[in-house]
Amino acid sequence: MSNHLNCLTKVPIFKSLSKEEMNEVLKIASHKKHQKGDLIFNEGDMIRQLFVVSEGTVKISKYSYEGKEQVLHLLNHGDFFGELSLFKDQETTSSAEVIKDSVICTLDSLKLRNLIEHNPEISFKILLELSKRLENTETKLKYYALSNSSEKLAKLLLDLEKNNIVIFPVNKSILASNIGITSETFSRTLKKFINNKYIETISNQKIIIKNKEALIELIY
Amino acid sequence: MSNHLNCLTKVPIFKSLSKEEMNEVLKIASHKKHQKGDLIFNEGDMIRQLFVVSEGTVKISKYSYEGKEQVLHLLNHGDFFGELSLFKDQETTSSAEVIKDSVICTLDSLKLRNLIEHNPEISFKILLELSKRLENTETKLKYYALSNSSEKLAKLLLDLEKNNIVIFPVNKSILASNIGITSETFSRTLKKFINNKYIETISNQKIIIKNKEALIELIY
DNA sequence: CGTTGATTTGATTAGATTCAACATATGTGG
DNA sequence: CCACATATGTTGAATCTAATCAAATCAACG
Repeated sequence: MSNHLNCLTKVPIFKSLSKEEMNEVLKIASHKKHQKGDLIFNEGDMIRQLFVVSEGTVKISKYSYEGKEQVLHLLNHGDFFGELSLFKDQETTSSAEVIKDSVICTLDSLKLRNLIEHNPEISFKILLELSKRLENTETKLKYYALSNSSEKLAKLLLDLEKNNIVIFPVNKSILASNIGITSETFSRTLKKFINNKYIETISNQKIIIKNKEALIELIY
Repeated sequence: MSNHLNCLTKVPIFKSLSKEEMNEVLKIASHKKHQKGDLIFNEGDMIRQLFVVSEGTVKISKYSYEGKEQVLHLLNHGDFFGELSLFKDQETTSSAEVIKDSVICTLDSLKLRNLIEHNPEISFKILLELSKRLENTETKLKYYALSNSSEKLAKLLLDLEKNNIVIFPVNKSILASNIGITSETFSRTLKKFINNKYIETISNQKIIIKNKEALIELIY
Protein backbone atom coordinates (compact mmCIF):
# COMPACT_ATOMS: atom_id res chain seq x y z
CA MET A 1 0.00 0.00 0.00
CA SER A 2 2.78 2.37 0.77
CA ASN A 3 6.49 2.61 0.67
CA HIS A 4 6.19 4.68 3.78
CA LEU A 5 6.06 2.06 6.39
CA ASN A 6 8.28 4.59 8.03
CA CYS A 7 5.22 6.50 8.93
CA LEU A 8 4.18 3.85 11.29
CA THR A 9 6.86 1.35 12.02
CA LYS A 10 9.35 3.93 13.17
CA VAL A 11 6.94 6.06 15.07
CA PRO A 12 6.99 5.60 18.84
CA ILE A 13 3.28 5.29 19.36
CA PHE A 14 3.04 2.32 17.01
CA LYS A 15 6.50 0.87 17.36
CA SER A 16 5.69 -1.97 19.69
CA LEU A 17 2.81 -3.38 17.70
CA SER A 18 2.86 -6.95 16.51
CA LYS A 19 2.96 -7.66 12.80
CA GLU A 20 -0.74 -8.30 12.63
CA GLU A 21 -1.56 -5.19 14.57
CA MET A 22 0.69 -3.16 12.36
CA ASN A 23 -1.09 -4.53 9.34
CA GLU A 24 -4.34 -3.38 10.83
CA VAL A 25 -2.97 0.10 11.28
CA LEU A 26 -1.56 0.14 7.78
CA LYS A 27 -4.99 -0.54 6.40
CA ILE A 28 -6.31 2.73 7.71
CA ALA A 29 -3.27 4.80 6.92
CA SER A 30 -2.20 6.82 3.94
CA HIS A 31 0.65 9.20 3.44
CA LYS A 32 1.37 12.28 1.47
CA LYS A 33 4.28 14.55 0.70
CA HIS A 34 3.96 18.18 1.59
CA GLN A 35 6.04 21.17 0.72
CA LYS A 36 7.21 23.96 2.93
CA GLY A 37 4.38 26.41 3.24
CA ASP A 38 1.58 23.88 2.80
CA LEU A 39 -1.26 24.27 5.21
CA ILE A 40 -2.45 20.93 6.53
CA PHE A 41 -5.41 22.50 8.23
CA ASN A 42 -6.59 25.81 9.49
CA GLU A 43 -8.21 26.91 12.71
CA GLY A 44 -11.85 25.92 12.49
CA ASP A 45 -11.42 23.14 9.94
CA MET A 46 -13.21 19.90 10.59
CA ILE A 47 -10.77 17.05 10.84
CA ARG A 48 -11.35 13.34 11.06
CA GLN A 49 -7.78 12.12 11.06
CA LEU A 50 -4.82 11.70 13.25
CA PHE A 51 -1.75 13.08 11.51
CA VAL A 52 1.65 11.55 12.08
CA VAL A 53 4.79 13.35 10.96
CA SER A 54 7.05 10.88 9.22
CA GLU A 55 9.56 13.37 7.86
CA GLY A 56 10.01 17.11 8.02
CA THR A 57 8.66 19.68 10.43
CA VAL A 58 5.17 20.90 11.11
CA LYS A 59 4.30 23.99 13.05
CA ILE A 60 1.14 24.10 15.14
CA SER A 61 -0.05 27.64 15.85
CA LYS A 62 -2.86 29.80 16.97
CA TYR A 63 -3.48 33.29 15.71
CA SER A 64 -5.06 36.26 17.39
CA TYR A 65 -7.68 38.17 15.44
CA GLU A 66 -5.03 40.73 14.66
CA GLY A 67 -3.02 37.99 13.02
CA LYS A 68 -0.35 37.67 15.67
CA GLU A 69 0.94 34.15 15.83
CA GLN A 70 1.56 31.92 18.79
CA VAL A 71 3.51 28.80 17.91
CA LEU A 72 2.28 25.98 20.13
CA HIS A 73 4.42 23.10 18.98
CA LEU A 74 7.06 22.24 16.46
CA LEU A 75 6.56 18.63 15.46
CA ASN A 76 9.13 16.35 13.92
CA HIS A 77 9.49 12.71 13.01
CA GLY A 78 7.23 10.59 15.12
CA ASP A 79 5.09 13.35 16.52
CA PHE A 80 1.38 13.36 15.89
CA PHE A 81 -1.38 15.92 15.93
CA GLY A 82 -5.14 16.04 15.64
CA GLU A 83 -5.64 13.73 18.59
CA LEU A 84 -8.89 15.35 19.62
CA SER A 85 -10.42 13.99 16.44
CA LEU A 86 -10.15 10.58 18.04
CA PHE A 87 -13.07 11.40 20.23
CA LYS A 88 -15.36 13.28 17.99
CA ASP A 89 -15.35 15.13 14.72
CA GLN A 90 -13.59 18.19 15.76
CA GLU A 91 -13.20 21.73 14.63
CA THR A 92 -9.56 22.33 15.23
CA THR A 93 -8.61 25.25 17.38
CA SER A 94 -5.22 25.61 15.78
CA SER A 95 -3.49 25.59 12.42
CA ALA A 96 -0.89 23.20 11.10
CA GLU A 97 1.65 24.44 8.59
CA VAL A 98 4.53 22.56 7.01
CA ILE A 99 7.72 24.50 7.53
CA LYS A 100 10.13 21.90 6.21
CA ASP A 101 9.20 19.59 3.36
CA SER A 102 7.40 16.72 5.02
CA VAL A 103 5.85 13.34 4.66
CA ILE A 104 2.73 13.08 6.71
CA CYS A 105 0.64 10.02 7.39
CA THR A 106 -3.02 10.33 8.06
CA LEU A 107 -5.06 7.80 9.94
CA ASP A 108 -8.82 7.83 9.83
CA SER A 109 -9.85 8.60 13.36
CA LEU A 110 -12.97 6.49 13.49
CA LYS A 111 -11.11 3.43 12.42
CA LEU A 112 -8.15 4.27 14.60
CA ARG A 113 -10.42 4.67 17.54
CA ASN A 114 -11.79 1.24 16.93
CA LEU A 115 -8.32 -0.15 16.76
CA ILE A 116 -7.23 1.59 19.90
CA GLU A 117 -10.13 0.25 21.86
CA HIS A 118 -8.76 -3.19 21.26
CA ASN A 119 -5.13 -2.23 21.67
CA PRO A 120 -4.54 -0.76 25.09
CA GLU A 121 -0.89 -0.51 24.09
CA ILE A 122 -1.51 2.19 21.54
CA SER A 123 -3.84 4.03 23.79
CA PHE A 124 -1.26 3.98 26.51
CA LYS A 125 1.45 5.31 24.24
CA ILE A 126 -0.71 8.15 23.04
CA LEU A 127 -1.56 8.81 26.65
CA LEU A 128 2.12 9.06 27.51
CA GLU A 129 2.79 11.33 24.59
CA LEU A 130 -0.07 13.63 25.45
CA SER A 131 0.95 13.78 29.09
CA LYS A 132 4.37 14.94 28.07
CA ARG A 133 3.00 17.48 25.70
CA LEU A 134 0.67 18.77 28.36
CA GLU A 135 3.52 19.12 30.79
CA ASN A 136 5.51 20.85 28.14
CA THR A 137 2.73 23.27 27.39
CA GLU A 138 2.25 23.96 31.06
CA THR A 139 5.89 24.77 31.45
CA LYS A 140 5.69 27.06 28.47
CA LEU A 141 2.70 28.71 30.03
CA LYS A 142 4.67 29.42 33.15
CA TYR A 143 7.42 31.00 31.13
CA TYR A 144 5.09 33.11 29.10
CA ALA A 145 3.23 34.36 32.06
CA LEU A 146 6.03 34.78 34.52
CA SER A 147 9.19 35.56 32.65
CA ASN A 148 10.79 38.45 30.88
CA SER A 149 12.36 38.06 27.48
CA SER A 150 15.85 37.27 28.79
CA GLU A 151 14.54 34.40 30.85
CA LYS A 152 12.53 33.12 27.95
CA LEU A 153 15.45 33.22 25.58
CA ALA A 154 17.81 31.68 28.15
CA LYS A 155 15.38 28.84 28.58
CA LEU A 156 15.08 28.37 24.84
CA LEU A 157 18.85 28.25 24.39
CA LEU A 158 19.25 25.76 27.20
CA ASP A 159 16.48 23.63 25.73
CA LEU A 160 18.12 23.59 22.32
CA GLU A 161 21.70 23.29 23.53
CA LYS A 162 23.77 20.17 23.04
CA ASN A 163 27.39 20.27 24.19
CA ASN A 164 27.13 24.03 24.40
CA ILE A 165 26.20 24.27 20.75
CA VAL A 166 22.82 25.62 19.77
CA ILE A 167 21.52 25.12 16.28
CA PHE A 168 18.29 26.90 15.58
CA PRO A 169 15.97 24.30 14.06
CA VAL A 170 13.75 26.90 12.39
CA ASN A 171 14.09 30.58 11.63
CA LYS A 172 14.32 33.14 14.37
CA SER A 173 10.90 34.64 13.79
CA ILE A 174 9.28 31.32 14.46
CA LEU A 175 11.41 30.77 17.52
CA ALA A 176 10.51 34.20 18.79
CA SER A 177 6.84 33.46 18.36
CA ASN A 178 7.41 30.11 20.00
CA ILE A 179 8.58 31.75 23.19
CA GLY A 180 6.05 34.53 22.98
CA ILE A 181 8.15 37.54 22.08
CA THR A 182 8.57 39.58 18.90
CA SER A 183 11.41 38.91 16.52
CA GLU A 184 12.82 42.35 17.31
CA THR A 185 13.00 41.57 21.00
CA PHE A 186 14.50 38.21 20.16
CA SER A 187 17.23 39.90 18.17
CA ARG A 188 17.92 42.50 20.82
CA THR A 189 18.04 40.01 23.65
CA LEU A 190 20.36 37.74 21.72
CA LYS A 191 22.62 40.69 21.20
CA LYS A 192 22.59 41.44 24.89
CA PHE A 193 23.71 37.87 25.57
CA ILE A 194 26.53 38.31 23.11
CA ASN A 195 27.60 41.56 24.73
CA ASN A 196 27.53 39.85 28.11
CA LYS A 197 29.70 37.09 26.67
CA TYR A 198 27.11 34.46 27.49
CA ILE A 199 27.19 33.28 23.89
CA GLU A 200 29.02 33.67 20.59
CA THR A 201 27.56 33.41 17.13
CA ILE A 202 29.08 31.02 14.62
CA SER A 203 26.61 31.56 11.86
CA ASN A 204 23.09 32.80 11.51
CA GLN A 205 21.63 29.64 12.96
CA LYS A 206 24.45 28.39 15.10
CA ILE A 207 25.75 29.76 18.37
CA ILE A 208 28.08 28.58 21.10
CA ILE A 209 27.26 28.94 24.75
CA LYS A 210 30.21 30.45 26.53
CA ASN A 211 28.72 30.91 29.96
CA LYS A 212 26.08 28.34 30.62
CA GLU A 213 25.97 29.13 34.33
CA ALA A 214 24.87 32.65 33.58
CA LEU A 215 22.01 31.36 31.45
CA ILE A 216 21.00 28.84 34.08
CA GLU A 217 21.16 31.55 36.67
CA LEU A 218 18.68 33.55 34.62
CA ILE A 219 15.98 30.94 34.66
CA TYR A 220 16.18 29.98 38.36
CA MET B 1 -13.01 0.04 52.69
CA SER B 2 -14.40 3.47 52.14
CA ASN B 3 -17.62 5.38 52.36
CA HIS B 4 -16.32 7.43 49.52
CA LEU B 5 -17.38 5.37 46.62
CA ASN B 6 -18.10 8.82 45.35
CA CYS B 7 -14.48 9.17 44.59
CA LEU B 8 -14.72 6.64 41.91
CA THR B 9 -18.26 5.79 40.97
CA LYS B 10 -19.20 9.34 40.21
CA VAL B 11 -16.03 10.30 38.50
CA PRO B 12 -16.17 10.33 34.70
CA ILE B 13 -13.03 8.39 34.04
CA PHE B 14 -14.28 5.42 36.05
CA LYS B 15 -18.00 5.82 35.63
CA SER B 16 -18.53 3.22 32.97
CA LEU B 17 -16.71 0.40 34.70
CA SER B 18 -18.46 -2.85 35.47
CA LYS B 19 -18.98 -3.85 39.08
CA GLU B 20 -16.02 -6.18 39.05
CA GLU B 21 -13.79 -3.60 37.45
CA MET B 22 -14.89 -1.04 39.96
CA ASN B 23 -14.05 -3.42 42.75
CA GLU B 24 -10.60 -3.75 41.32
CA VAL B 25 -10.17 -0.02 41.31
CA LEU B 26 -11.51 0.28 44.82
CA LYS B 27 -8.82 -2.06 46.02
CA ILE B 28 -6.10 0.33 45.04
CA ALA B 29 -7.85 3.50 46.14
CA SER B 30 -7.93 5.40 49.36
CA HIS B 31 -9.36 8.75 50.20
CA LYS B 32 -8.62 11.59 52.54
CA LYS B 33 -10.17 14.85 53.63
CA HIS B 34 -8.14 17.96 53.15
CA GLN B 35 -8.62 21.46 54.43
CA LYS B 36 -8.28 24.68 52.58
CA GLY B 37 -4.62 25.55 52.50
CA ASP B 38 -3.35 21.97 52.56
CA LEU B 39 -0.57 21.27 50.15
CA ILE B 40 -1.05 17.94 48.39
CA PHE B 41 2.36 18.12 46.84
CA ASN B 42 5.00 20.61 45.93
CA GLU B 43 7.05 21.17 42.82
CA GLY B 44 9.78 18.58 42.85
CA ASP B 45 8.01 16.06 45.06
CA MET B 46 8.10 12.46 44.00
CA ILE B 47 4.62 11.13 43.47
CA ARG B 48 3.40 7.66 42.81
CA GLN B 49 -0.31 8.26 42.76
CA LEU B 50 -3.05 9.54 40.61
CA PHE B 51 -5.17 11.99 42.57
CA VAL B 52 -8.88 12.31 41.93
CA VAL B 53 -10.85 15.22 43.32
CA SER B 54 -14.07 13.91 44.81
CA GLU B 55 -15.15 17.11 46.53
CA GLY B 56 -13.79 20.62 46.81
CA THR B 57 -11.31 22.51 44.69
CA VAL B 58 -7.63 22.02 44.07
CA LYS B 59 -5.35 24.55 42.49
CA ILE B 60 -2.44 23.41 40.34
CA SER B 61 0.28 26.02 40.02
CA LYS B 62 3.82 26.71 39.08
CA TYR B 63 5.97 29.33 40.73
CA SER B 64 8.81 31.39 39.36
CA TYR B 65 11.95 31.62 41.45
CA GLU B 66 10.79 35.01 42.60
CA GLY B 67 7.68 33.37 43.96
CA LYS B 68 5.27 34.64 41.36
CA GLU B 69 2.47 32.19 40.82
CA GLN B 70 0.97 30.88 37.63
CA VAL B 71 -2.24 28.96 38.20
CA LEU B 72 -2.41 26.19 35.64
CA HIS B 73 -5.69 24.53 36.50
CA LEU B 74 -8.51 24.72 38.95
CA LEU B 75 -9.78 21.20 39.52
CA ASN B 76 -13.17 20.22 40.84
CA HIS B 77 -15.24 17.10 41.32
CA GLY B 78 -14.17 14.42 38.90
CA ASP B 79 -10.94 16.00 37.80
CA PHE B 80 -7.67 14.19 38.33
CA PHE B 81 -4.05 15.15 38.51
CA GLY B 82 -0.67 13.47 38.73
CA GLU B 83 -1.21 11.54 35.52
CA LEU B 84 2.44 11.57 34.61
CA SER B 85 3.08 9.29 37.55
CA LEU B 86 1.26 6.63 35.59
CA PHE B 87 4.30 6.22 33.41
CA LYS B 88 7.12 6.50 35.84
CA ASP B 89 7.88 7.75 39.29
CA GLN B 90 7.80 11.38 38.65
CA GLU B 91 9.08 14.54 40.20
CA THR B 92 6.16 16.86 39.77
CA THR B 93 6.77 20.09 38.00
CA SER B 94 3.89 21.81 39.70
CA SER B 95 2.26 22.22 43.08
CA ALA B 96 -1.22 21.20 44.18
CA GLU B 97 -2.94 23.19 46.88
CA VAL B 98 -6.41 22.70 48.31
CA ILE B 99 -8.32 25.96 48.10
CA LYS B 100 -11.70 24.66 49.17
CA ASP B 101 -12.06 21.86 51.71
CA SER B 102 -11.76 18.71 49.68
CA VAL B 103 -11.99 14.98 49.61
CA ILE B 104 -9.29 13.51 47.46
CA CYS B 105 -8.86 9.94 46.37
CA THR B 106 -5.46 8.58 45.64
CA LEU B 107 -4.78 5.60 43.44
CA ASP B 108 -1.45 3.87 43.46
CA SER B 109 -0.06 4.48 40.01
CA LEU B 110 1.73 1.19 39.57
CA LYS B 111 -1.40 -0.74 40.33
CA LEU B 112 -3.55 1.61 38.33
CA ARG B 113 -1.26 1.24 35.40
CA ASN B 114 -1.67 -2.48 35.58
CA LEU B 115 -5.40 -2.10 35.67
CA ILE B 116 -5.45 0.31 32.78
CA GLU B 117 -3.45 -2.00 30.61
CA HIS B 118 -6.31 -4.45 30.86
CA ASN B 119 -9.04 -1.84 30.64
CA PRO B 120 -8.78 0.13 27.44
CA GLU B 121 -11.92 1.93 28.56
CA ILE B 122 -10.18 3.70 31.40
CA SER B 123 -7.19 4.49 29.30
CA PHE B 124 -9.41 5.98 26.67
CA LYS B 125 -11.25 8.14 29.15
CA ILE B 126 -8.05 9.48 30.61
CA LEU B 127 -6.89 10.11 27.09
CA LEU B 128 -9.99 12.14 26.36
CA GLU B 129 -9.61 14.10 29.54
CA LEU B 130 -5.98 14.87 28.87
CA SER B 131 -6.70 15.90 25.30
CA LYS B 132 -9.21 18.39 26.54
CA ARG B 133 -6.88 19.71 29.15
CA LEU B 134 -4.14 20.06 26.59
CA GLU B 135 -6.41 21.99 24.30
CA ASN B 136 -7.44 24.13 27.18
CA THR B 137 -3.88 24.86 28.13
CA GLU B 138 -3.00 25.67 24.55
CA THR B 139 -5.84 28.13 24.35
CA LYS B 140 -4.67 29.68 27.58
CA LEU B 141 -1.22 29.92 26.11
CA LYS B 142 -2.55 31.84 23.17
CA TYR B 143 -4.29 34.26 25.46
CA TYR B 144 -1.27 34.77 27.63
CA ALA B 145 0.99 35.36 24.74
CA LEU B 146 -1.24 37.31 22.43
CA SER B 147 -3.73 39.23 24.46
CA ASN B 148 -3.82 42.32 26.59
CA SER B 149 -5.45 42.34 29.97
CA SER B 150 -8.87 43.45 28.70
CA GLU B 151 -9.02 40.55 26.28
CA LYS B 152 -7.93 38.14 28.95
CA LEU B 153 -10.53 39.35 31.40
CA ALA B 154 -13.26 39.41 28.75
CA LYS B 155 -12.45 35.82 27.91
CA LEU B 156 -12.51 34.85 31.56
CA LEU B 157 -15.90 36.47 32.12
CA LEU B 158 -17.36 34.79 29.06
CA ASP B 159 -15.96 31.46 30.19
CA LEU B 160 -17.52 31.79 33.62
CA GLU B 161 -20.78 33.36 32.48
CA LYS B 162 -24.09 31.55 32.68
CA ASN B 163 -27.20 33.47 31.65
CA ASN B 164 -25.20 36.68 31.87
CA ILE B 165 -24.37 36.04 35.49
CA VAL B 166 -20.78 35.52 36.52
CA ILE B 167 -19.97 34.05 39.89
CA PHE B 168 -16.28 33.99 40.69
CA PRO B 169 -15.51 30.45 41.82
CA VAL B 170 -12.39 31.47 43.71
CA ASN B 171 -10.98 34.75 44.89
CA LYS B 172 -9.87 37.44 42.49
CA SER B 173 -6.18 37.07 43.14
CA ILE B 174 -6.28 33.46 42.05
CA LEU B 175 -8.34 34.34 38.99
CA ALA B 176 -5.89 37.07 38.11
CA SER B 177 -3.02 34.65 38.33
CA ASN B 178 -5.06 32.16 36.33
CA ILE B 179 -5.22 34.54 33.40
CA GLY B 180 -1.69 35.75 33.86
CA ILE B 181 -2.17 39.26 35.18
CA THR B 182 -1.70 40.88 38.59
CA SER B 183 -4.58 41.39 40.97
CA GLU B 184 -4.13 45.14 40.60
CA THR B 185 -4.58 44.95 36.86
CA PHE B 186 -7.51 42.63 37.36
CA SER B 187 -9.17 45.18 39.59
CA ARG B 188 -8.48 48.09 37.28
CA THR B 189 -9.66 46.29 34.18
CA LEU B 190 -12.84 45.17 35.89
CA LYS B 191 -13.45 48.77 36.83
CA LYS B 192 -12.96 49.82 33.23
CA PHE B 193 -15.61 47.31 32.17
CA ILE B 194 -17.96 48.74 34.76
CA ASN B 195 -17.33 52.29 33.55
CA ASN B 196 -17.99 51.13 29.99
CA LYS B 197 -21.24 49.58 31.19
CA TYR B 198 -20.20 46.16 30.00
CA ILE B 199 -20.91 44.75 33.44
CA GLU B 200 -22.42 45.57 36.82
CA THR B 201 -21.33 44.26 40.17
CA ILE B 202 -23.86 42.62 42.45
CA SER B 203 -21.47 41.60 45.15
CA ASN B 204 -17.80 40.97 45.51
CA GLN B 205 -17.98 37.67 43.70
CA LYS B 206 -21.02 38.17 41.53
CA ILE B 207 -21.44 40.34 38.48
CA ILE B 208 -23.98 40.74 35.70
CA ILE B 209 -22.99 41.07 32.09
CA LYS B 210 -24.84 44.00 30.56
CA ASN B 211 -23.20 44.09 27.18
CA LYS B 212 -22.08 40.67 26.13
CA GLU B 213 -21.49 41.71 22.54
CA ALA B 214 -18.88 44.19 23.66
CA LEU B 215 -17.03 41.47 25.54
CA ILE B 216 -17.26 39.09 22.63
CA GLU B 217 -16.03 41.83 20.35
CA LEU B 218 -12.97 42.18 22.55
CA ILE B 219 -11.83 38.62 22.12
CA TYR B 220 -12.36 38.30 18.38
C1' DC C 1 -14.75 44.52 67.46
C1' DG C 2 -10.22 43.83 66.14
C1' DT C 3 -7.21 41.24 63.28
C1' DT C 4 -6.08 39.26 59.06
C1' DG C 5 -6.42 38.69 54.32
C1' DA C 6 -8.35 40.50 50.00
C1' DT C 7 -9.21 44.27 47.06
C1' DT C 8 -8.81 48.79 45.32
C1' DT C 9 -6.47 53.02 44.12
C1' DG C 10 -2.60 56.11 42.94
C1' DA C 11 1.99 57.22 41.19
C1' DT C 12 5.92 55.68 39.08
C1' DT C 13 8.70 52.84 36.21
C1' DA C 14 10.50 49.08 33.50
C1' DG C 15 10.15 46.46 29.68
C1' DA C 16 8.46 45.09 25.46
C1' DT C 17 5.89 46.43 21.21
C1' DT C 18 5.43 49.09 17.25
C1' DC C 19 6.79 51.17 13.10
C1' DA C 20 10.15 52.43 9.98
C1' DA C 21 14.50 51.92 7.94
C1' DC C 22 18.27 49.35 6.87
C1' DA C 23 21.17 45.07 6.38
C1' DT C 24 21.87 40.47 5.48
C1' DA C 25 20.80 36.00 3.71
C1' DT C 26 18.60 32.85 0.55
C1' DG C 27 16.90 31.33 -3.64
C1' DT C 28 15.87 31.68 -8.71
C1' DG C 29 16.27 32.26 -13.46
C1' DG C 30 19.22 33.88 -17.01
C1' DC D 1 27.85 31.90 -11.21
C1' DC D 2 25.95 36.41 -11.11
C1' DA D 3 22.14 39.72 -10.40
C1' DC D 4 18.08 40.40 -8.83
C1' DA D 5 14.01 39.49 -5.93
C1' DT D 6 12.23 38.00 -1.78
C1' DA D 7 12.52 36.62 2.81
C1' DT D 8 14.73 37.06 7.12
C1' DG D 9 17.17 39.62 10.52
C1' DT D 10 18.81 43.91 12.92
C1' DT D 11 18.67 48.53 14.77
C1' DG D 12 16.71 52.96 16.47
C1' DA D 13 13.24 55.91 18.48
C1' DA D 14 8.80 56.66 20.26
C1' DT D 15 5.05 54.87 22.69
C1' DC D 16 2.31 52.31 25.73
C1' DT D 17 0.84 48.72 28.70
C1' DA D 18 1.03 46.40 32.71
C1' DA D 19 4.08 45.62 36.77
C1' DT D 20 5.57 47.41 40.95
C1' DC D 21 5.34 49.54 45.34
C1' DA D 22 2.94 51.87 48.82
C1' DA D 23 -1.16 53.10 50.98
C1' DA D 24 -5.95 53.03 51.85
C1' DT D 25 -10.22 50.58 52.13
C1' DC D 26 -13.11 46.70 52.51
C1' DA D 27 -14.73 42.03 53.98
C1' DA D 28 -14.73 37.99 56.68
C1' DC D 29 -14.43 35.66 60.85
C1' DG D 30 -13.29 34.29 65.42
